[in-house]
Amino acid sequence: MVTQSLEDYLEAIYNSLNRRGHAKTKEIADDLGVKDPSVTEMFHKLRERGFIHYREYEGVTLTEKGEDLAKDVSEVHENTKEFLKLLQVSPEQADKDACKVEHSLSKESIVQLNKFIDFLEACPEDEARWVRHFKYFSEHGEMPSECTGKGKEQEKDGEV
Amino acid sequence: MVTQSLEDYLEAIYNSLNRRGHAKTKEIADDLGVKDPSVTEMFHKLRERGFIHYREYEGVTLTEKGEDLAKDVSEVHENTKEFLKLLQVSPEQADKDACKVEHSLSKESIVQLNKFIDFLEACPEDEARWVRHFKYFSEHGEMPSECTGKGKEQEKDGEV
DNA sequence: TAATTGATTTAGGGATGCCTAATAATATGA
DNA sequence: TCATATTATTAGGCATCCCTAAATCAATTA
Repeated sequence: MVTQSLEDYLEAIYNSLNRRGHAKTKEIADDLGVKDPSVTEMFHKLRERGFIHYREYEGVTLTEKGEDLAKDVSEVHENTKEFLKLLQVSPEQADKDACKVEHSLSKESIVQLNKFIDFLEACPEDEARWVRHFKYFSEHGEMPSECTGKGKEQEKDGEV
Repeated sequence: MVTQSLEDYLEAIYNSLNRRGHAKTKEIADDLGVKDPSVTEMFHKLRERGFIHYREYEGVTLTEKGEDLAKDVSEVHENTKEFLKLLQVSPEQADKDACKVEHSLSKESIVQLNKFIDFLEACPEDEARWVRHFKYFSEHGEMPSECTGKGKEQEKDGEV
């Protein structure tokens, strides 16, 4: 069984390899907010299960199997974060929440989430104006007049 | 610390009380897919921490504190489910995923999620047509012609 | 090269949350 | 009411994942 913790470690290793070119015990410990021995322990577990290459005192790299899983988790993380930012959640909090949510979604939800992100990118500007309207709604507690139709029409679009 | 498991039990108790008028060990065990002794054990823990009233062999009810928390969790569950259904995730899967996601969101994200649900309800029909468009995009892999503008205009709205 | 420093690992434990098997309480029906 | 079936609890264990303290390895520099 692939636990949430296991995924967290793989993702941290993946990110460390990309950012720093290596993944050492202490680095991963700091990144995940755990103590060094917890990382060593997990390195053994990950090696046993074929997710990483690990030789004591030399840091780790991902196997193909490990990298595949890490990429999947990382992609869900990024999409979830995008999604939360769309909901006007602050980038910092969106990132934190994405860390947890990324382990909770089924394949089906992940696929739909991906589609949604694609949809937004494919969306022409005028189609996606609801995003801007939601931002207004989120900040003011009511729909922008532009949207309800019953407001003064001259308010236009400029900085709604 | 309020663990995910603790929240799951509280929510299950809350739902059982609403649906059946009571919450017995076996019922909760079946609802959560765990064995009876796990429930008894958690009942003790929940009682210790002041979330439930529990007398051996007589089932449980929620304290005010327990009910407050259960309601919060339940609300996040419902909103998350709505949200996933909007993404065209099947109702069954949306419900399952909501069970896990409900424990992962920060206060900030929960607030924004609530706003988003409210926003959709406040949205006039023509404003919310992006929902329909996303459904089309999700099923066909491309934007509806109605939306890109460059399609045949006569295709209208009927069953896009 | 020897001593020091920092990183890593090993050893030993604790909390959580699950399990099975055995025991005890309660409810049901003959 | 008494035997039986159902439900609940207790006892004892296991896996996961975290911790501190102590030991070991590696790198640096005096």
